[in-house]
Amino acid sequence: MPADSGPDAPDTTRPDDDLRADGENAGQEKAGEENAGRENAGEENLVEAFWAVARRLRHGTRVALEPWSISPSQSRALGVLIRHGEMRLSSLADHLRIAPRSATEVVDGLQELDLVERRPDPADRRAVLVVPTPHGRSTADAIHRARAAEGERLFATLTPADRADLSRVLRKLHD
Amino acid sequence: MPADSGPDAPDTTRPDDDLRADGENAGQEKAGEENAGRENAGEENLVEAFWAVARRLRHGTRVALEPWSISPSQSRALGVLIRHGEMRLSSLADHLRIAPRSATEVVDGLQELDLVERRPDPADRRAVLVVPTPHGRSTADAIHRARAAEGERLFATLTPADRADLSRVLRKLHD
DNA sequence: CCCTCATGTTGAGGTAACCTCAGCTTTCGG
DNA sequence: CCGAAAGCTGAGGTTACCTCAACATGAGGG
Repeated sequence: MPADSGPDAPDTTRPDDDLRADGENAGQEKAGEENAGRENAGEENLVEAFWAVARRLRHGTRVALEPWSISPSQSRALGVLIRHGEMRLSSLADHLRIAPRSATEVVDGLQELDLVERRPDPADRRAVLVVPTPHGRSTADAIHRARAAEGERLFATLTPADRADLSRVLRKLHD
Repeated sequence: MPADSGPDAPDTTRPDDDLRADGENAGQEKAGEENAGRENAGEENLVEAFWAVARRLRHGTRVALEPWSISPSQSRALGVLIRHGEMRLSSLADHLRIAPRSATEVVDGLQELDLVERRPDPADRRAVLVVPTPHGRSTADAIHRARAAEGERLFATLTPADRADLSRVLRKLHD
């Protein structure tokens, strides 16, 4: 199962993506199926155009991240840990929205890959802090770069004016 | 497990979504974590802004689709079947990129929900054609409308000029 | 006509990524 | 001092796939 980590990592579960229906996934079904038999219709078309671009970007990113062989949940966890520097296991579970029991095993896996280590929490000796290792950081960084490069490949096809427009509009939508 | 079907259905696997790392998923981790500790950096930021919008849209859509209780794989299958009208089981498996064995059971589930039916294939009596039922079609249509409405809610915050810009740029990216 | 392959089903067993529950030891804090 | 927290272990569960094998029926080509 190809892996990913760090912020904005794509879903790497299924070939051209994950568990969902058309559109928002990364081209789950065969290419060219989107909007088959459906006419453009104002707002709806804007939504579908957006997801079509999302699929392209996700697919490219997924391919680009295949060399890193950590599981999706491990890479999500690593991404959270990279951003926070260190984190208690219970907090990690909260951030990942999984049960603490599950987080124990995700961290076990990351530890086996030498991507994180468990350290005692000086503030509470019952607790452990999960900390990315240097290897974990460099792995996450490499993955992040690969994804950024992939995005650049797509957006580089735009003129500077178009990029500025897109950036402006995306910021409005995001805020 | 909330469900979805039809084109552009979002991933509905996990709360704020599916199996992957940050960014391209629908806000897996807690809100506000994106770009934590990361400065804006040209192209990279465009990619991240794009995924941030994608997460918002996905989250909203996922919530909107919760009333339909079919599984993600069922809704993906239904989406493919709606677009194609009818399809052999082996073709459906190809489109969904799952094994025929697995497609058998996805269709079993759809059949139990009265969303599709199996018909003999007149061209090959070994084969069966999977066909959406009227209920399946109306369900898929309702799901599609709900998602379109959700997209409209997000994009309606833009001025007409911004929408035109976004639409133009997205079309360039998509082609 | 015969043989090879295709079709979809059933059954069995497997993996991954989660889940809940219970029990345990150690630690914390009121 | 005591109830709760922290994380671990173990057990058992679900979902969404997977492979493999076997089977009956049907198709098609030599």
